[in-house]
Amino acid sequence: MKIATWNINGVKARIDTVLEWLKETSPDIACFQEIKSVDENFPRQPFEDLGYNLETHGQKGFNGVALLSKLPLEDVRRGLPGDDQDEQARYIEAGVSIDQGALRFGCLYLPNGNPLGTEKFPYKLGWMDRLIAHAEKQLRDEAPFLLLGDYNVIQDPIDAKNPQNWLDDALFQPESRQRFRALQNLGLTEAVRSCTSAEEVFTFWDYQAGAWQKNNGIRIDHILLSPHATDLLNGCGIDKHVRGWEKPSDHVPVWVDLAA
DNA sequence: ATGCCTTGTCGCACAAGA
Repeated sequence: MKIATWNINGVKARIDTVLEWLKETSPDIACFQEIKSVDENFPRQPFEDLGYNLETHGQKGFNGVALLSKLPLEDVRRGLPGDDQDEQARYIEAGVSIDQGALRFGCLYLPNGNPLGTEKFPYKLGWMDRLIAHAEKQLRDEAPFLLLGDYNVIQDPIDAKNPQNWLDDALFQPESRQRFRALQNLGLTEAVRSCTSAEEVFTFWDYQAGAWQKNNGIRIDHILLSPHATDLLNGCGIDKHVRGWEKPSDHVPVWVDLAA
């Protein structure tokens, strides 16, 4: 079973690219971020025509997340628990039934947090604290659970082509990195780094200044697996070639293959 | 030092992204 995550940067602008990728890779489950659409305007039909069940959690203009699954989506939950005042659509979670029982997964678009010195950075850190609390709760189920998405965190210098360029950026602050580490220290496995120790493994290249051509990328899209999900892990990958297509997102898909 | 592009909204430029 293949489960993927991709920040598509706008479903309306990316529809052809996304459909081409779905036809090429045919994931069983796909988590999309930055759909930038309200639920009622999401172009459902082309995805359903490919055999996907679809659940969205959108908002006007920005953010927004979506889940696609060939199996029926069960117990859908919208929004990250822990702050009733949070209006931003950045989290959706659901489950599917597999032979081993239930498999649950959360699709997240973690706040960017820039620029430092504004309310955006503490919002990011607070959101991460809520994510840690929610993951801790989910892990008590002792079942396969995955957290996939755009974490907007550069964990280590190896995860950036030019780490010194990110020292004043919210993505590479000690407070952001510490919380991403704390999340993993709950017992979650970070899929890609467990599959490879290679350098220059990136998931995002800025549209500006020829970042793609120079391979000036960063790795900020991650898949975390609970112990029971890690036991099923067969492999993982990054669909880097998609960044070279026409009308690309600035992010590329990341995926895991599970023995389920 | 800043913008470099791209998106969506809504305007006939702007905010936001990372």
